[in-house]
Amino acid sequence: MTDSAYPNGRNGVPCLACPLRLKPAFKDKTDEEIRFIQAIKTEHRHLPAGSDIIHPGQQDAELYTLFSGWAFRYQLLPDGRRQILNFLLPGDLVGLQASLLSAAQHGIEALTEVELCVFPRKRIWDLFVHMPNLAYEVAWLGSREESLIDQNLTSVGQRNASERIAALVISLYRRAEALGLVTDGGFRFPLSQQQLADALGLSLVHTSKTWSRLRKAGLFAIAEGRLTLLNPRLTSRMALLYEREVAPRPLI
Amino acid sequence: MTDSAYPNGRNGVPCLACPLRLKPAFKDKTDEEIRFIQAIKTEHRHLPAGSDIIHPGQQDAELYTLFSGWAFRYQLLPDGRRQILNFLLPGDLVGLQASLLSAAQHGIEALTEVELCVFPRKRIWDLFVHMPNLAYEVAWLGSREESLIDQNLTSVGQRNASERIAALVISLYRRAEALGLVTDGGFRFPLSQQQLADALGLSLVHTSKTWSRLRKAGLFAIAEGRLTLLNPRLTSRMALLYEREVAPRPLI
DNA sequence: CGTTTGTTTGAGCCCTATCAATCTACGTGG
DNA sequence: CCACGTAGATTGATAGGGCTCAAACAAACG
Repeated sequence: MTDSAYPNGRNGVPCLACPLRLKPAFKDKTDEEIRFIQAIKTEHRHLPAGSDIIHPGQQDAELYTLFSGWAFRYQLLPDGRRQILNFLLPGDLVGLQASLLSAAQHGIEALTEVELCVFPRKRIWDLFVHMPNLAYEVAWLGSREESLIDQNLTSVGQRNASERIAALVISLYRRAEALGLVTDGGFRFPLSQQQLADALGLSLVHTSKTWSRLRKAGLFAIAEGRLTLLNPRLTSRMALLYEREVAPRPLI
Repeated sequence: MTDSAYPNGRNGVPCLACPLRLKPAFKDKTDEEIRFIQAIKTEHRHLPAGSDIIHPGQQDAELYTLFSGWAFRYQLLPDGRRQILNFLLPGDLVGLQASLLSAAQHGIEALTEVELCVFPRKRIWDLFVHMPNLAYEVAWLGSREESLIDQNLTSVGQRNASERIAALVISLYRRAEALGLVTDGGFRFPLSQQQLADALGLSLVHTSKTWSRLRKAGLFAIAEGRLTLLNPRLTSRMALLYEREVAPRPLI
């Protein structure tokens, strides 16, 4: 909980120098806000791929910011079926719902190696008391996550297999793009087909077949763990997307 | 925006005497909090069933509290398919996501005749500045809604038709129960089968067949627009629910 | 009463699930 | 260096849950 500025170390990058905030997707912060964030940040945590960040039913989970890497939220049924609810990319809040509701209705797992900025649950309250603008952004981020889940629910409920895959690819592409993670029309794509299937609400086999059909149709390509969007127009059309402008995104 | 206490009239019930707050599901408020809410409430609005409360793409929507009646949030695909994202019951916030994100990614429609308490969008900010406890509850309610959508997404992605219906019935039953709307094991159930189908991600025909099969199996009964849960145990088992305690619910 | 809106039921087909086997990549140990 | 084991991806065959088409039925309404 030290406030000192340090190049790195236990607490990683100082918030004042946080590279995430420089990305186009992120809203400017005042020095006061950044210092407050720095003050309540207790740790900069590294976890390997596959780690449980929050396990289902966990009480009083901490709040995190995803500094680097990918994660996903999921829910399990008693018989083992799993639904992946949404994917978390750098800059996303991790565990807000679990923090506010005090008992997590879901789990969160690291999809790749991740770095997390750790904020104790109790401090969220301080933030609401002392930093209303930051509190407002927390609420904003919560609503934005809900909006993403809305879209996934619409996908799973109304779109067929091809349309679901196209919609997911477009959605992830746009998010990666907003974070400056897209180079040469492609970005790191660390999902296994089982994870894809669980996110799409499809079986593994059908996911594999549809996935490869869309690749052969030239919509996108996979190589070396990267996805390259070869035909954005066609992919977007197949996804049956409404082209609605998304609000500009402030982020902690 | 008057602060006066009145028995009813243009602004309906004064917040100090709001009957909703007396229900077991609602958290106590201080007089100061209630007066603040009263002060920013601009209208008590009545709308008939089927009204658009927020239309898809709407800018700068107002924020509402659902005082009475049911509503639902939905998303449309360009070809007309509709996904109902969640149902809104008395006491729920209406349009938080639309207010925070400034452009609604969804629509909200009155399912029955409704009464809404109207709060102007700009005042939400005042609430964050002056009433951190209320702001925290707004965020809490946002997370609670997200949790409901998570469960719907899991349902639509992983459960078959019977399981989905059972899960929806149980979920609505519990929410109605927490609001004291259940009498004689039943509650008002104003959904058409088309709305059910759009919420479940099933076709109208298949919804009708499965719905009547579960009724004939004795899980629940429909009469005079009311649903009576005849066999909660069996319904709950069919829904493949995890029995996890839900957090106590504060509400504005 | 005719009309409209919503519900029910039957028939046939297709999309997706399931089962099963093969293939590939990759890491480990002999 | 190569045999082997494991995890993930791919492909074929078959079955079933859910969709679509279509028509009958019921209830609400002017």
